[in-house]
Amino acid sequence: MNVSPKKIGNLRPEEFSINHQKLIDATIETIAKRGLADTTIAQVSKKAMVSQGYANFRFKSKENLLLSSLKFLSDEYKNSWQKIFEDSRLDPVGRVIKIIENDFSSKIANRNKIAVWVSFYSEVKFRPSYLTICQKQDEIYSSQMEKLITEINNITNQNFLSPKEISETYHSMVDGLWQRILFDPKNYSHEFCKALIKKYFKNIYTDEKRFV
Amino acid sequence: MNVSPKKIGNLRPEEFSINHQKLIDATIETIAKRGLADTTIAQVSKKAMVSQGYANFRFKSKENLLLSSLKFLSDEYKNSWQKIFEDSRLDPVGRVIKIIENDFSSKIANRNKIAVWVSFYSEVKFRPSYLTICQKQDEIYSSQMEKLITEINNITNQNFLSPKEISETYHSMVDGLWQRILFDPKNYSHEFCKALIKKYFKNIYTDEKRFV
DNA sequence: ACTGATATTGAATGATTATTCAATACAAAA
DNA sequence: TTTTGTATTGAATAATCATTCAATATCAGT
Repeated sequence: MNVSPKKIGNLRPEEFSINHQKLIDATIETIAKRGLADTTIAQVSKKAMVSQGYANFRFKSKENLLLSSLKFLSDEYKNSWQKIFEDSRLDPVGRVIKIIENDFSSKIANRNKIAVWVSFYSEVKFRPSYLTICQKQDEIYSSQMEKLITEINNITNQNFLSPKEISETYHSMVDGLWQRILFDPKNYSHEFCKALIKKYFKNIYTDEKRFV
Repeated sequence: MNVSPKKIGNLRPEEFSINHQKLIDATIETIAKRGLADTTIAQVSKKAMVSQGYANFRFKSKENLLLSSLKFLSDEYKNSWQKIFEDSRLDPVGRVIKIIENDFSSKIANRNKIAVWVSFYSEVKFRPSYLTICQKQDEIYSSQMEKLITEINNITNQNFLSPKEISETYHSMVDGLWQRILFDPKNYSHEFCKALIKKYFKNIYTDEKRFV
């Protein structure tokens, strides 16, 4: 057998995770390029430059590799909005603006990553796992957002729309716009999406000048 | 060979289309239940109660069967909103209300059909043919909607939000809410979704009492 | 009843792909 | 140097599926 393994040798946890992360990155890229259905271990491991057998050995199964990739994205997303909620220098309106900008930043709302999200949304098979991995964080995000809107409502005396209504509207718009970024990136630029959402807020909080 | 074919015999176009439609219905059900990736000709034809070979013979290929199913949904959707735009008894606001009710009717926004839409959305990037089927109708729907909003803006003197902004916000909310119906049907009932969107319009058109 | 045309079957084929595993390489310890 | 444990390979296996096609059924017209 013509075996020429990687020259990394006896790995410690840290180096070990290089291959781990390389495989996850390759998985995300492959899902984005070919779709969840046409993502094969062969393609992923080729892109990650490890052998096919290794990918399976590391992640135990293809399913587990896919779910690990979802988990990676979910954590990355959580970290990005958590930072904003924890940033004590921001006032409520400043926080909302940062949230909007984060949800349409090129790190978060790029087509590769959206493609992965939507792939998991759409595959019934993964729905239970999706809920396990993401539901908790989704709930925290929503409830933090609602609290934030409550503060702004109190400051501004806007009370026709409840915090829950505004928050639900926001989240559904984000989901809808992410989907549109996928198949019509020309018309749905990050700038367009951010402007649309800010206009929504500007209309609600007419006295607040920062929703440019 | 133990052959026991259907007793329908020498079919005329009308009867012929029974099997055709049975296969399409079975495809939609199967996609909703098992996902696009795990939808096999074997399962679909079993559910439609025809042989595996027949499904392929009728539709030439699996891909074509999938496309036909998408086309069916797309046409059904178009017919439902087209009727509303053509109904001369409705005034602009009445029309918008009907549009909202249609978008969250149990015929249109049921979980089977949403599952199919989302499945195709997620693959649109790799299969331009999916886009071809829906894009044209989406554009017509959007432009009709924009015209409608223009009329209402004129009647009401609401001019802070442009027709395009309102229309885009509406469509992205619908997409987002459909997605949520899939995952969390308990919290995202048709009534909840309709109420949320009507509240959005009520907030814009404060004098209009019909957005209950 | 026979013939031709169309409808329908179901088993066989071939391609794709996840998963397994015995073989090999490497690094550090002894 | 030898040993030992871990990392990694790549070929073999087995399962799943779309697609094909020869065989069979049914019916309309003669």
